[in-house]
Amino acid sequence: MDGVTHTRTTRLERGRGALGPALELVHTGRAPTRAVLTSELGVTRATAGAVAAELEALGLITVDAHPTAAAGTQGRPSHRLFIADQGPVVLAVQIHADGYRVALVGLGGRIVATTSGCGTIPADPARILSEAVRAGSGLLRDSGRQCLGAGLAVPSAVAEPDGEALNPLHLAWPAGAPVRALFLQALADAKVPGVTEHVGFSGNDVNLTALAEHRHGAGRGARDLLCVASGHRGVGGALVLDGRLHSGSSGLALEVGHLTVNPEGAPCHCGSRGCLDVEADPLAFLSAAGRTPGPEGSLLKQATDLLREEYADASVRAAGELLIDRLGLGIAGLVNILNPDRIILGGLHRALLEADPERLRAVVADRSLWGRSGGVPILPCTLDHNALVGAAELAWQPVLDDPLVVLEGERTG
Amino acid sequence: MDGVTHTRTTRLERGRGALGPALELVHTGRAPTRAVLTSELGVTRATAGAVAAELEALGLITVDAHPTAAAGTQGRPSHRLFIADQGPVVLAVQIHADGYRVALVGLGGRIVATTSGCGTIPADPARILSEAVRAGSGLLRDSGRQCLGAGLAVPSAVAEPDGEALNPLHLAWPAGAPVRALFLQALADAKVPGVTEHVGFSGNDVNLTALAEHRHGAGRGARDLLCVASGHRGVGGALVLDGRLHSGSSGLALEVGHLTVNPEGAPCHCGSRGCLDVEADPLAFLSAAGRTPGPEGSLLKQATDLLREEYADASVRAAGELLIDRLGLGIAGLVNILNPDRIILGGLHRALLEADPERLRAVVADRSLWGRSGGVPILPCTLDHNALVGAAELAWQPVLDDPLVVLEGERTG
DNA sequence: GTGTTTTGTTCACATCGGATACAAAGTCAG
DNA sequence: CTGACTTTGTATCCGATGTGAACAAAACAC
Repeated sequence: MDGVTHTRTTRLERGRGALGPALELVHTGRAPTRAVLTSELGVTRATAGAVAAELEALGLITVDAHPTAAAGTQGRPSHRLFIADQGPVVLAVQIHADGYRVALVGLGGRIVATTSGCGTIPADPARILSEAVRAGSGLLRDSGRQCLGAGLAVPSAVAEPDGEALNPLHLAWPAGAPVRALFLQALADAKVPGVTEHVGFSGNDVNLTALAEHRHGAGRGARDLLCVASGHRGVGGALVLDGRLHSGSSGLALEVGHLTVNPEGAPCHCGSRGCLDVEADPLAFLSAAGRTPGPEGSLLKQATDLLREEYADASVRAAGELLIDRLGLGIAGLVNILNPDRIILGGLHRALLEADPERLRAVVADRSLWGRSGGVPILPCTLDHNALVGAAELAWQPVLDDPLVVLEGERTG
Repeated sequence: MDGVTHTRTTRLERGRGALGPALELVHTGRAPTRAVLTSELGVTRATAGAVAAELEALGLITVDAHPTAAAGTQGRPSHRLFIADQGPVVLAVQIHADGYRVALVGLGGRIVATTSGCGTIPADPARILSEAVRAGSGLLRDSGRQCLGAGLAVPSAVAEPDGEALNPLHLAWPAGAPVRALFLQALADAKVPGVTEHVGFSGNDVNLTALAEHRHGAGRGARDLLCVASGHRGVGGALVLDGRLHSGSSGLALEVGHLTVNPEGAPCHCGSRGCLDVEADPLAFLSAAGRTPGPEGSLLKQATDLLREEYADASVRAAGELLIDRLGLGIAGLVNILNPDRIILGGLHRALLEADPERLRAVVADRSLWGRSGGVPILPCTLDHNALVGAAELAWQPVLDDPLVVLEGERTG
């Protein structure tokens, strides 16, 4: 009741095995109380209590002192479990077409602090990464929080196991830039407190969007989640299976941009024609609507603004419907291959879904085999800065897998 | 040394947690000795010894009395672990275009006994299933083995969670036939000893081929395994991820037959044109080679015979290359989406691969993004009766997950 | 108030696997 | 052939972890 006394370390270690799963439940908002924790973990109340006490002792969660009685329920009210107010954070970095954004992200995907900058030297990945990491390091110093890791999101396929950005199309980076190594180097140079050499992770931004939405957004509760999004140029996809990102044997899974959705379509750099990449991205939409891309605002912003503000216009509507049909064809192909529980859409595709939800769902259902798997729910992304939160998820993963190893390592190191 | 005395049941239960993983290692041939078991499980020699003793006491494995010294190694020779000679089996049933085949399958994918029959009434799934199960029941009686479950393979997509055959194209069955329920009913009617109501599983034959090859064939050791095969009509796909079949949220994943591989191709019943289903199956090959399907022998047999015996013929060779190119395009599309470790091909596609391995690999590499994931190994299936062995794998799975629960249940039930 | 229901804690206990020491069975060097 | 070395297998102790039962606490129902 009055806090663990810490006289015996043996006592502290109680429930170590269930610690990770328990933290993950709190992290994803599926364990509001110890009672729920008990049933979700499938353990006894004694164990759940010990686990919660342990997580509290580690400074990761807090248990409210005065339980609030839920209306209409009998029995003793549950104490609620919260993510600790001043708990540790991870550093998340996102590189995009216009620069970078960094954030400190706590458990539960909570953005504690964030800042951004424009990429003055977009052709030099090392420089922008080091600039971003320095900004993050500053945030960290100001916040006074403990840092347990770092994650990076880039708008490119990232090849495993070395973490090279294979197609940083709209960054003017050299193809094959070793972003993971550069990120680790930047972390080491900035001497970010708490970030040791083995806690830097990186991934494709759509992958990380999917991960974030799965844990904290529209994908919560789905077992197999497919995410499709278009940000600037091209189309990206991602798949979460059983709570884990599926990035394939060399990190190159879900490169969905080259599904054929229009056999008579425009030629694509891949050698084929009518690929999703060139038929369903912001530029394709602007062209279809008869607009010329302007100099200000990203292609995504111009396209989504047009969709949201001028959908009554016949040419805009026709362009929207054309893109919905093509996107639907691509998604139906993916549904036939992957048969996911749920699909979430980001970027331009989210705007297309919101402009005419029924049309997209109808196209997907129509082109899916036997209609059954075509009934899959299609939802828009819900989180702000989801790629950033996803990058943080990568960094949190070791803690969720085994909180003690990471935190004890911090303590002793 | 001289067998467990069973005086204390507590002794018997030693190492229960590691029992399933250990059995799986022996089952898949990855644990020839206790020493290997120790390292593969990541436990101490003491635990591995206890686990092996427990598996032996359960009658699942045997340990040889006199260890054979491996040449050129120092130290005490290891006793080898074998799958028990007279251990339990599962009943596997496969329905195909020409009838059925049943087998008793032991651990390690070993076919202990098998028989087959032709489907006299192909339009009536209940009747052929009951005939097959009766044949299996006879095999079981003759063998005197204990039976721990049953599995069924059908040449159709099987929808979860109810197990309906959605497209039994070449069986003349009604679409949507509840094959799982019918199979369970047939098992109950035949009163197959040891097969209780909850141990009947069913799945698509290509899925089960992939599972069998992953465990015991060309897919061994792969983490993410893609299988593509064409038997009679159409093309099927399957995916094994982390040792588990990925069949999607409603069992309809990997319906790869409707990937577009020839935009100007023949119309498909799905409404599109140039689908893999109609461009790369045995009928497509025979047509491309200018042959008319004859009345005797399945389409698959006619096609593979032609490929193997007359590949020197210019028209056959041209047809083969045409199909390889289309198949390669389809596989490249899948590689871009799934990025598997390894690909295995069955049926006609296996024959195509064997006719000209380099051409297929070159096409896949050429059409895969960045070449990297195009370097994925492509291999032919290696097992006999692989769908049957895969059906058995489904039935073995509960035993591999927890041998004690299944075997204790048998004992007490 | 007195029961009932649900939540949380304490404590004894069983289970599981690790660590260590020891025993066994071979190779290798002389 | 003998002894040193290497590797495998076993016995035993012990710590880590979670269960079960009993008890206590905090609400509602009457």
